[in-house]
Amino acid sequence: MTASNVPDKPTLDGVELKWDAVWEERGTYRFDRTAERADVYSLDTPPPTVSGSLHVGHMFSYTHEDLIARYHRMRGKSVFYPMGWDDNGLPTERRVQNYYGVRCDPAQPYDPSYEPPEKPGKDQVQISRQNFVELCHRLTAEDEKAFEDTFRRLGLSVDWQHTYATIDDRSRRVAQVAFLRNLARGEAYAAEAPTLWDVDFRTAVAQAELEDRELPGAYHRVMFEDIAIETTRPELLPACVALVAHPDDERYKPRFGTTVKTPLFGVEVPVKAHPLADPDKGSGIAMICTFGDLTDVIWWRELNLPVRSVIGRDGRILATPPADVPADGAYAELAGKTVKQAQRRIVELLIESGDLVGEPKPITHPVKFYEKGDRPLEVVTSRQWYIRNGGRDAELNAQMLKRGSELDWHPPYMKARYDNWVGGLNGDWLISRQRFFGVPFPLWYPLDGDGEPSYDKPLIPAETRLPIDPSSDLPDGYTADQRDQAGGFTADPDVMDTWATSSLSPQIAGGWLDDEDLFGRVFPYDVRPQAHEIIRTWLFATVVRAHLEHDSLPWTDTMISGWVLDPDRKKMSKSKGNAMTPIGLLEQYGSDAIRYWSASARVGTDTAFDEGQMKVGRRLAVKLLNASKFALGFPDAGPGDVTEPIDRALLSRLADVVDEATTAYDGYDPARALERSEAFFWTFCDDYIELVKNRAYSDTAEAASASRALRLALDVLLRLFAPVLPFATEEVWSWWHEDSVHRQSWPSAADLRAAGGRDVDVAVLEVAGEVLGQVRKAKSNAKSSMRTPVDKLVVRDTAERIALMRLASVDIVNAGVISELVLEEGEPDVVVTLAPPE
RNA sequence: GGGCGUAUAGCUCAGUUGGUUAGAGCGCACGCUUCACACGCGUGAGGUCACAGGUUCGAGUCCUGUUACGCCCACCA
Repeated sequence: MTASNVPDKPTLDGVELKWDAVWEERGTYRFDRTAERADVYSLDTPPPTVSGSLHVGHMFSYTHEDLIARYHRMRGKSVFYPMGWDDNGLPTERRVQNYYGVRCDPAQPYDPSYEPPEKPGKDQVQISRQNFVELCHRLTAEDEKAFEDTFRRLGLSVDWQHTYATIDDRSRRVAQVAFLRNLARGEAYAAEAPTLWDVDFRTAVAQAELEDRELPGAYHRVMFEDIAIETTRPELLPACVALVAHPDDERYKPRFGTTVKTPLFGVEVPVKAHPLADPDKGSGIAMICTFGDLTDVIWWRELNLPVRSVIGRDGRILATPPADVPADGAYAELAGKTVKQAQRRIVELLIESGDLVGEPKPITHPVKFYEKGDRPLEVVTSRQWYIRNGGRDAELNAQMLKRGSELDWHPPYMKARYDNWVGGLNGDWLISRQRFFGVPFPLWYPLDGDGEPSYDKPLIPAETRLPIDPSSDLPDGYTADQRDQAGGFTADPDVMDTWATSSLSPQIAGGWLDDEDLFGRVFPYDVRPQAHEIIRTWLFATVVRAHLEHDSLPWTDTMISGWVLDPDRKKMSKSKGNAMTPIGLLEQYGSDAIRYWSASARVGTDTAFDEGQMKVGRRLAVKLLNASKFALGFPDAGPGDVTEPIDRALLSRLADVVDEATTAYDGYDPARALERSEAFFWTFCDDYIELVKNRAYSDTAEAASASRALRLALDVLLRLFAPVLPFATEEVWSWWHEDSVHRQSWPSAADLRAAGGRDVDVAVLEVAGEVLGQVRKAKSNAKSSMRTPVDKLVVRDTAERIALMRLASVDIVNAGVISELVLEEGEPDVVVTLAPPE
């Protein structure tokens, strides 16, 4: 063990690229798949959405999971740490549209030689579905390369041999097999039902992807004969199917069971009672339309009302009115208009007819949006696929809540979000999307003699054929020329939503179906790390799929990261200039510094973006290099005992730190482990090293004790910091070892105690540090250099403390440059007599 | 409307089952070219622990209520 490789000027410059390459070459983070399940620690890594660039929040949360992975690796586990890319779905489609200036038109023929324009033109080029999908693959491949580079630079100890993408063959196969098994067991079903619909993306949207936005609107008071209703959506008047008031509302009680005629259209609609109607809202009686919002759906279902659809999937009023609405007159004025235009026009018509009372009253109200959408959602009736998730089934709902209770949540209070969500579900999980870049439903339907599909007799491929694309692959027993022909077959046109695939991330990454040996060694996983806003989506969906397929939780623990907030406490937005890009920060401060900032934040807690903390992390990493260089610069005493009380006190205290750090990591609290280690490290540098350095240089038996303690402490400190500062610790480790610090065992408190850190009053270190502080204070007050000699130092204190000081008197004299030291029992007092200036 | 979380120094945050005088870093002030580090070192100033009650010998810590902020959810006519 020599220190011959210690550089004269240690530096962090270039450590990221240097060590990433070495780790890759050595296979430092490779998963040992011969390890038994009990010796494996597996992480269900979140696959980041590949739709542009990583942001600071990614650096933050991925560092948290890496800390846990690195800790368990040092605890002797074979760590399964895969990486996935979530690249299917709408975000990718939108990015491809904007990046290349194209738009998917399934009616276009495939052009094998198609090349997108250099720069996106003013008008989007219509291209075939296959061309579009190829561009999606091309762009995501580039993005994924950039993501991997950034994550490597950040120092994630991912096994890069275990990667997946949610659109790749394996993911499509897993998603399709899992779906067909859900279908076979009755857990998946298709239904024609009112569904929230985004008119721009022209796809159905799931409950989990909704968000409310405050929008200006207006109450319009409209007369139905003598009954006044208030509505924010007068354009839905032709879709009205009933009026509803509360059963106890005396104003409307006499009218229940009667009918009234709608203004402008003259359609006779019933007046009904339902407890959901709020007597205090508007005029207390509501107009039910099919469909204005989800409340309308409830009323429509529970009161068995007919359907009168007027809004098409493009968000415009249908050309043809519902059967009993006259096509001429008012309806003709609305047909083809957007919702907004139709509202303007119908208000004019209502004013002309005298059915609008007074002026519309402006309000702002919450309106449901698709979280990635730009226009309010409409409700349209369509055929969609669902997976049962407990939204319509009390027993399954209870089972899902039980699963949530079986899971160990870090921090525990995050479980409330799960319970809240599961308890509030109001329907099954809608997984179909009317889009292109996703996992297709692996089904066809026979067409009858009239060319109508028989949805109740789907043509299902064998699992061994999967993955397939029903729009190009053929069902068994059919030929290509029978596609979309009467008597032939047709493909299910939809794709699965992204969550329907990413909810299978444990199965995809773990080799389910294709590598059951691997799967058995990693599943159920140890931990799901993720952010709190996707508990309702990704976490819950994953629990559902594992419950249905494996009758098991997908993992035993989940670690929930907080958000990165702007200094003004708002969630950090993605684009904040170059300084805030991940690569910019990694280059400016170094990866260890960014990791330090992330690691300082407690799990689950939102954290302010703070470059100050990054500077502190940088400083810590640099200090670690310099202190290590110094500690390794003393003569190596070789094996032997640590004998001096102050040296043994240091080891004893360090043993306590190791215990605390271990407990903290076991409880998913790396921030605490870091805080304790760091506090010890600064005392180690500022007090201990200062106290013992002269002795360590000397040619005595006491020198050997100091030298051994220094090296032992350094060895342990490097291991303690290895998860947080993988680059700086590896750099130092390499000065005196051939192998990697990241394959070392986690430090052992017992070893430190065995080496001398026991049966000693640790206060000796503290007391010596306090005396040294008094000397420094005197020199500082005299505005003198710390090297100024002290002619005489008199310390009076309790007998106990004086005895401890005596144990460290040689070091105190050396560190303080003291000529005469007097230690005596008495009233606590310190008198420092500095040598006169020369 | 329901739920969860947060509130401690100018800033970012610790404060483990209630226990002397509430801690750290940054920033600030004043010093120090000290032979590992100026990406450094030393010293110091700075707090009515959001507010109001309560339990207790004793409350930053436990209980009740209030306020502010953030997030999640809700049947939003």
